[in-house]
Amino acid sequence: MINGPTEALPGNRTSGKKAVLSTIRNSAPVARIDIANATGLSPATVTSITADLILRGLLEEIPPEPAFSPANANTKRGRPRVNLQLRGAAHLVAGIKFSGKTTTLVIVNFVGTRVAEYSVPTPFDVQTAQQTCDFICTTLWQGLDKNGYSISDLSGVGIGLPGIVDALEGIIRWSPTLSERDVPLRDMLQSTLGINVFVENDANLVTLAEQQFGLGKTARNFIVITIEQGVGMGIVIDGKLIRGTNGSGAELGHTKVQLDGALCRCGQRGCLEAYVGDYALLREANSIMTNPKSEQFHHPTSTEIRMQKLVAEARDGNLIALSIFRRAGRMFALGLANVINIFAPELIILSGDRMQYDFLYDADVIEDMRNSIVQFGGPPPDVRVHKWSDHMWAMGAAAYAIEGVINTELQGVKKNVV
Amino acid sequence: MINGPTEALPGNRTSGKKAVLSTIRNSAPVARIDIANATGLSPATVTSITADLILRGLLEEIPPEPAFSPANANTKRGRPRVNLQLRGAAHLVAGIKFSGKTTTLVIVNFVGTRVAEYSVPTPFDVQTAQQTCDFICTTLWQGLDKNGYSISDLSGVGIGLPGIVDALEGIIRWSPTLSERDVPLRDMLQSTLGINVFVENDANLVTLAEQQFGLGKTARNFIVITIEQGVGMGIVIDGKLIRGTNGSGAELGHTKVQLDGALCRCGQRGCLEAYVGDYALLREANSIMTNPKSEQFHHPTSTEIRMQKLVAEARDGNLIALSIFRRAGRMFALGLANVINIFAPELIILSGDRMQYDFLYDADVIEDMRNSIVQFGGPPPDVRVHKWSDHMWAMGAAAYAIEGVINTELQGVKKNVV
DNA sequence: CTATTTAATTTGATTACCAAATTAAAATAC
DNA sequence: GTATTTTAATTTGGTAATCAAATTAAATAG
Repeated sequence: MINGPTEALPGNRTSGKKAVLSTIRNSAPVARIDIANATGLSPATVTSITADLILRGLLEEIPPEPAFSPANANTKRGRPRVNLQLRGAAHLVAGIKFSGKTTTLVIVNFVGTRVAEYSVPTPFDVQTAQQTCDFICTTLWQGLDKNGYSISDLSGVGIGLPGIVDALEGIIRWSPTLSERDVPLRDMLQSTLGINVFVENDANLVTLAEQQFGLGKTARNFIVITIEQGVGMGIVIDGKLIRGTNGSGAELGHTKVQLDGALCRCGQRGCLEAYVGDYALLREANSIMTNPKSEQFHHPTSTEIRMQKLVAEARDGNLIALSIFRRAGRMFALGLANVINIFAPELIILSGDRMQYDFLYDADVIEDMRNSIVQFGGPPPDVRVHKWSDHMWAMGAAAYAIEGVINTELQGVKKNVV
Repeated sequence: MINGPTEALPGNRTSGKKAVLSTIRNSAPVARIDIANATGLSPATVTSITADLILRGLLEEIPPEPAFSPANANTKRGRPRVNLQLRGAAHLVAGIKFSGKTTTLVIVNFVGTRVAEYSVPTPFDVQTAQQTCDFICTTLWQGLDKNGYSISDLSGVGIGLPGIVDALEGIIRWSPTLSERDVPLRDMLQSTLGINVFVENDANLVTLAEQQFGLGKTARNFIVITIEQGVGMGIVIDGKLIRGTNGSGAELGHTKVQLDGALCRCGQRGCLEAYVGDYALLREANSIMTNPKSEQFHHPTSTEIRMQKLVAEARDGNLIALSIFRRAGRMFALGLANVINIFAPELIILSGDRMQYDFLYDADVIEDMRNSIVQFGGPPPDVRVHKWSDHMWAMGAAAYAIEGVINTELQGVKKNVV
């Protein structure tokens, strides 16, 4: 069993295959000649590499369209190009999004088409490593069973969870859902499940999902902002996901937007999260709104319900509620602008599914952000909002698993024993 | 003439040589066996690659120490390793730091040893592209002449200047010293000088200098902060210098540390530079210090002299001056913490030579920074202060030129014409 | 002096890759 | 309808990069 996606050493002579597969993954369906142009390989080499990959069942040709079909209406003369794509049936992988609230599972084929999904509430907010491992395994087995699959059908499992994850080592350094630190979750799961496991930070997986399936398909430099409980971020530079020294980093939620500012859950002051997180908004609402309705923002009503009420207040024109959201939006714009000033990405993807965060994706906020970035270096980044559900986080985990399976597959090309 | 350092395409079969040279550059002197371990290449391959590079004059073996010398006192049994290093005499390159105030030139050999230097005041703050080109060429010719060299001795010139530089295309998108935009400075210089030219943003070159010659030699993830007129930054992730979409980015000086904060030269509000730049400090001093001495902070005294006086006031215990510096320090710590929260580098290098910025490198400031970064992800980054002069910026430019010359050299291995 | 240990090299493949020539499959010209 | 042109893909023949295994080199330990 080979460990996770790794770097390409100059020694391993698979860079050509990797480049070809990567091109096909990014822009399938694609013809050999385009692969040659995109990778810089010669057509001859592309022919030989693709022939090998087809033989091994990873790729397939797309049968040519019948004449006069819309697809080749604007046809040119010359031998028609034959498009290639990944062979969906080549591998089946699972992607799991684990959080303290819900655990979501998807099963996808090799091209990333979802063939099954399954979702269960997570029993506890915080668990031990062993409990977490057991729960993930049980969920996977149940999900497979309900959809008529078994673990032996899978070539890999990708798992995303919040916190600081050392993806290369497969160790969860810290997670809000774990009562322990430095948990070797990958190896624990791998030995229980008996197949390849890949773990990553959940925000990084959303980023991977955007890169593989979403708005990031065409961009080489982009960042993804996720808003759930906290504010997460994933960074892609030159087509590669950036990780900090310990797999940590990208803690946008705890960048400071105000000196000696609002108190954050992390104990520090002025964190972005302390201005845009729902607890921060409710805190403000509690402390200031003095009309009879204010009690509804207090415990023990659930955070979600109270947030919905606050949003409703703002929609009804309550000036205080509006002011609360407005400040949060301005702070968000400031935090975002800082990232842009540091990276100059071509694209920002604001990703999330909870409607109560719409105020952060408001045109005013985007405008604020645009007015806070350095102007000289070319056009400002494109800002796109992409709303989606937990399933897409799990899809990112699946994409990560596919990447891992491909690497395993390519590294597995050992020459025959003499 | 081949254009600047470029990416390694999978197609060009020089990755092994590049890896070997890179290892030697990072950790010379180094034995073949260590190169093999570091690169993942087999010892056989390292032997053959190094033999070729030695033949071509790029490398040389270090003659073994005589017995009982301190160097091999703790010797082990077995065949002794033979250390390798770059051959200094292989190439001579120039590095130039150009700014609106001073232009500094160094000439270094292939291992980065400085063999000559030359420095002249830049005649105008802002110039046209042609004037800039002419001035740089003249400076280079003069500098070479004074030290007994001629342009034909050089294999390349690296040039660093402030602003937004598209290093790949060799175009200065914008610079405070240029009256025009999108200046193709590399090609202009190249056709005038007749040798390979490489241009880059000056902060990126300091970063390169740290990586090649300085504190960054051992780190794979680090950032370099430079304080001159503005606040600059260079980012190295996984051993590679990060550039934004247009070669821009890393504008730490214009990240926002305060919503609707102090007015910055760039026209926006709350930029870090508007709190730590000398004009910002003097502005505060002017507006608030009402004692008779205050006039000395006004024009037309030069910025530098006025800054020195303000620093002296603080040293004498003037509470207002102290307060001005203290706030600047806190803001600096905040901006720095934000970068760390996003990148999680293992090392921060604070680089600069002007003593009046000592207050930013104060222990209090570092402490503030440490208290503003996310705690879970492992140890906080090491913070090192590295003071040096303009020469070292120029050394960075030279290091960049060496890199470019190496790439040219390796790409130039064309097979014989049939 | 012999055995051991480590570094480096040599030998003999194998593989990845490319340039150039060739074949394939279409549209267009006549 | 046949020849020509055009573009894609493949085949051919060869080169350069790389490796595994065996060998040689140069030291120390006993």
